[in-house]
Amino acid sequence: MVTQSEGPVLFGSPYQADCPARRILDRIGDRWTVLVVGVLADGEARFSQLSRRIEGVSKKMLTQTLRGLERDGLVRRTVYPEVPVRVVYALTDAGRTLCEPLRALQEWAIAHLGDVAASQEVYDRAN
Amino acid sequence: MVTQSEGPVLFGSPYQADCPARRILDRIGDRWTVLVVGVLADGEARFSQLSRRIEGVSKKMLTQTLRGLERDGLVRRTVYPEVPVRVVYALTDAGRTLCEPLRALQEWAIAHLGDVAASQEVYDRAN
DNA sequence: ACGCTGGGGTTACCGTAAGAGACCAGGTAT
DNA sequence: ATACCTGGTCTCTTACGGTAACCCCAGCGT
Repeated sequence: MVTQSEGPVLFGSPYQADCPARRILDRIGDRWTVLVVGVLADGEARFSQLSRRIEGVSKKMLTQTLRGLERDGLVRRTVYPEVPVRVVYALTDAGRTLCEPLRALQEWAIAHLGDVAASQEVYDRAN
Repeated sequence: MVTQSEGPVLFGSPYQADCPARRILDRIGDRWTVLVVGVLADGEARFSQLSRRIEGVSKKMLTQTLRGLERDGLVRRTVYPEVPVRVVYALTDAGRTLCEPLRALQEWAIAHLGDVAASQEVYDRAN
């Protein structure tokens, strides 16, 4: 193990600052993106439904996150010009491919919740 | 009308604001954490090596990220009190379990780079 | 004895980005 | 007339990320 010279960049190369992969990681690593995609993985949803299901997200951040995902081609935004306007968000095919990795992350988080919390407590007591 | 009020929460429940899973997602979803774990997946590394391999990270953020990971029990910090002090960081067993999900994310990012960039261009032209 | 270098940080400051919350458009039910 | 609905936008404040300067400890050149 331990080949620790400035050696081979392991997977891809998001380690160069200018690498586009870096930007994508920034986007999908974003706090709300994970949750929005998680909800939409379950099926399309309206703005207000997303708002309710993702506790604590502000309208501003939700809008911003959705715009970003739309721009990236991961989410499709459909406006139904009805009585009170209805806007539906859904994952695109590309967006659906993102579900698996994100779900893996979420499952990891849930599985390791206890360990992490325990470790934090120990760490904090030791200051 | 779709009564999808507080319906079934799909996987786990990071959708409640107070859920600890949310905090973990925040941590691992952080920009630098992904990259640090990526580097350490390759084997242990010293502070300065991390600094060099992760282009653009400031000392402050690197320290902060490493402290967080250590607190979470994902990274082990070893100090060798030598002439110029040497500090080595390595993933713990728990940390190693995080590699897989993160690598999946990185691979997704690399695989979809082109599509995303193309979509952004289209989106931006349409304003 | 004095300053310089190098590793691994910490601290002070500052600008941007996130969050809270008021306000808006446009139509309809009261 | 006006209150209400959805899906936002605008404004203000606060928190967080980034920059750069400084710290400690030892050795080394001068």
